[in-house]
Order: sequence, then C-alpha cells, then structure tokens
Amino acid sequence: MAALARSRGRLEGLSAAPYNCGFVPSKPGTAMLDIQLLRKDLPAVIAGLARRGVTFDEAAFRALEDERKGLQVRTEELQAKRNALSRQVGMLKGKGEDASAVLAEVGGIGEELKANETALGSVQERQNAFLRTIPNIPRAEVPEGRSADDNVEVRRWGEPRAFDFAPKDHVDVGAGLAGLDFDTAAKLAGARFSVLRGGVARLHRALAQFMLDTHTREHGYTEVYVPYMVSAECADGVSSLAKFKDDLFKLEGRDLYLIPTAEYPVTNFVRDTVLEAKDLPLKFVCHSPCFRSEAGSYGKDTRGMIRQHQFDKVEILQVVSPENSARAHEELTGHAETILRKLGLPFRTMVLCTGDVGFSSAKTYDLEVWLPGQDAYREISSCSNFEAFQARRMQARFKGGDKGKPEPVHTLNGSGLAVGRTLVAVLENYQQADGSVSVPEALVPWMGGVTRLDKA
RNA sequence: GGAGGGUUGGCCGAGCGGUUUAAGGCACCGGUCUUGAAAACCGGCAACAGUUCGCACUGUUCGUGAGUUCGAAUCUCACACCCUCCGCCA
Repeated sequence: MAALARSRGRLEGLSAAPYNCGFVPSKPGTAMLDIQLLRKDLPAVIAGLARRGVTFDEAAFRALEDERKGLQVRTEELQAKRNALSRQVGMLKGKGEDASAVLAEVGGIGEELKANETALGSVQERQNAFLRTIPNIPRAEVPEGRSADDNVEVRRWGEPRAFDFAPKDHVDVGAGLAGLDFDTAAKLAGARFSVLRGGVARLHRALAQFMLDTHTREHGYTEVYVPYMVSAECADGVSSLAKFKDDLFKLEGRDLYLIPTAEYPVTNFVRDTVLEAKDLPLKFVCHSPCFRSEAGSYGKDTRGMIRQHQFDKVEILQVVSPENSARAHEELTGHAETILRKLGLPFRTMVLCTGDVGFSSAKTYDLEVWLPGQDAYREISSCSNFEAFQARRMQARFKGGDKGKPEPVHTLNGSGLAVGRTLVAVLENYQQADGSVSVPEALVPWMGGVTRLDKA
C-alpha cells in the first residue's frame, strides 16, 4: 500500500499517540479522513499529508475511484430495475392477475446483479483498506519537521532547582523512604511493575485525587468511572489492532482488552451517538490504571517507574463542536499545565512537528517535566486535538449546528497528568539533603496535613 | 451455569412476505393566532452513499452476518448485546 503512516520512534510511555487511532469504526471500513474531501479537493489532502512526510498514491486512489464508480452505478441501476419489477409482481398478484411474464424478466437480472454486487464489495474493501492507512492532516500552524528533534518549545515554566547536593533519582529517593519497592513487585509480577508503601503510596493517591478535584472544581470536568477492560470492538480498530495489538494486554479466551488509557472507554461514550449542539462541550475527567505491554521498548527506561506495564493516569477529554476545537485544545493543555504549576514542577510545553505528531492527531502538545535525577525534561502529558478524525470513525455526531445536518464532533484529550511520572517528579524535585521529601504545598490538604516524608 | 423475554429513525413505539414510499407520538424547525409567550391548529422533519452545476433521481440501512424468495423489518440459521427470574458469588 502506497500511503503509509510513519511510525513514531520516540518515547511512548505516556504518549497517547499510538493509541489514538484505537477506535473502532461502527461500520468496519469507514474511512477516517472525510471521503468527500478526498473526492472534491484531493490536492489539498496530498499537500497536507506531504507535510507529514507521507506520500499519497494518487494514481492508485484514482484507479480505485474509477472502478468503484462504474460498478456502483451499474449495480444500482440493476437494483432499481429489480425493485421496480418486483413491485409490479406484487401489484399484479394483488389484483389476482398473471405475473409470469414479469417474473421471467426479473429472473434474468439476478446473475448480473450478483456479479456486480460482489465486484463492488471487493473494490470498496480495497479502497477502505487504502484509506485506513492515511493519517490525519496536521493543522496549518503545526511546524514542519521530520522527527522529535524538530519539535518546537512554545513555553517554559519554572526554574530547575539548584541543588547544593547531588540529587538522587526517584529510585534512590524512594528506597530511602522505604516507599518504592521494585523487588517485591518483581516477585509478584515480574519487571516493569512497582509496589508503593506508606507515605509514598499515600502521595501517589493524593496526587490522583488532587488532579481529579482540580479538574472537576476549577476546570469544569465531570468525573467518570469506567471499565478497565473494553471489548475488541472498542479496542480493535481495523487498522489499530493490526498495528497496535502488541501494545495491549488481551484477556485469554475473551474478546476483552485491558485499557492502555482511559481515552479508550471514555471517548467511546459518544460512539454511534447524535448529540445536540446545546449539549456541547462534553468534558470528562477519568482516573484509571493504564496497562501497556511496552513491546518493542526493551532496554528503554528499565530503571524505576518511568515506563511500567501498569500506571495510573488522570485523563481529561472534551467533545466539542468544530469551530471550538482549536480554542478547546489550548484550554485543555492549559488545564494539564495548571497541575504542574500548582505542584511547583518546572516544565516546558512542546508542539510536536508534522513528522512526530500521532496518526490520528491534527495537533499535539507534549508537556515535559523537569527530572533532576535525569537532568532532563521528560514527557508527562500529551494533549491532542483529533478534530473530526476519531469522530468520523466512531460515528460521533451532533446536530443543531450551522449545517442543519448531523456532522462529526471534534474530540480532544490529554493526560492531566500521568500519576506515576508525577510521583517521580515530586520525589526528585522535592528531595532534601537528609533524604526526606517535602510535600508540595498545594498537595498538603490531600495528604491530611502531612508536609514531609521522612527517611526510613 | 439454567430458563424466558427483547434489540425498529434523535427518543418512544406500531408493523410479523408485496398499496411500508417504516404508522402514531415526543423532540425539533417554519407558519396561523397573540401586545409577547404558552396552548391550540396547519405544515415540515431519518441517516449514509451515488449520479448531478442544480432541481431531482437512485441505492443501502429496522442489533450483526449468512440464507430462502421475483420481492424480507416480517421467514430460516448462526452470532452479539440488553432485560427478567433461578443458581452461584465479592
């Protein structure tokens, strides 16, 4: 197939990107880009995809279109003829007259009709397979680039703290508190799991609740609790299962998958739904565990809890009308940033370039938090605007807008934030020379007044 | 695990081989009336796809997939999901 999405060769632990095309089309084979746009303004699509480094095989598409058009017109002609004659049979029989002449005529259609229907089905299947490999078109303002190296920093907040001692990484800090225990986790489940104890476990819980409360009380999101397993229908987009099934944990003997992010269940809330314009925007926040097999990441981030098979995340999601999605994207990103600001964790906001933005996304901001133990900014949130791409596949629409007809909604989501990595960031940024860790001021109420975790 | 009932347009709901081109209601839109609104009355109103500059015409869709038939929401088979009762159970 000529049109191929580039895979992202980058840090995946928190990125929603590989999973963002995980939605199942209600009708298998539904194209993800607007087929009307492809038919009416193909040059614009080709130019947009070229910015991603994706080559659209125009000749192949046109050949499929021509074949489809001929077959479809002929098939529908035959169907119309059959329907008319069959109706005639009904009328004649109703009047008690002889219908054998009409029956003979309609009988002759059958074979050609069947052949045409089969051929049409075949070409439509091939066309859909072709279209499913085509990623979303980046928004015009997304900077061009080939890889993560070309992502652009749009803002930075906070100053990395100047330590008057050598800062440890979270593994050593956690061990000092007797709060992070990877040996026991390994005994229970193997590598890439963690056991938290005492104050560290409480800190982890406090972070999640602090995030939930901030998003519900201050940012207007509705808290939701959802299944942590979803059906293959939800998890298995025709293209995404083929591409991403190795990243998911599947239950043996059942068509259920452990969710890699709450985006899976929550965005599917609106699948096959026609919403009213007045009900938009929908804003949901969901705290859930996330399960990822991390296949293909052998050797990466093996130390500590940066990259785990199981981690908690507070996800924020919005379903909006198309004219509002760009503004909503800025807001949602700001909501995630607010958590880092309140916690006093230095971060920078990156806009992903055209070569790095995920398959389904039209624009993505990554938030990267400062980790003293790594002397680097590391991804802690990814906030994406999918525009109509997911909605079209999910048949998520609204009516009552300008057009009078139902049209696809726009969907957005972002981590607000990844709880495990936030715990890492707090442990590393708030560590003290004596091995204790002070609790960020904003978090103290959720810690029951505790201001410091002492060395064990 | 066992038994039974169900799945129809945005929602509710009738229809069980051919005047269904899916009744009726709700919601929604427009109009009459009214100082304005409500009520009442009149009219409109499924989605998706194709051909077309457009008017319009055609096709597909009644949980999903196969089948029977000239013709299927309606008949047959398989599957999925929901509900009720029994059993088991945190």
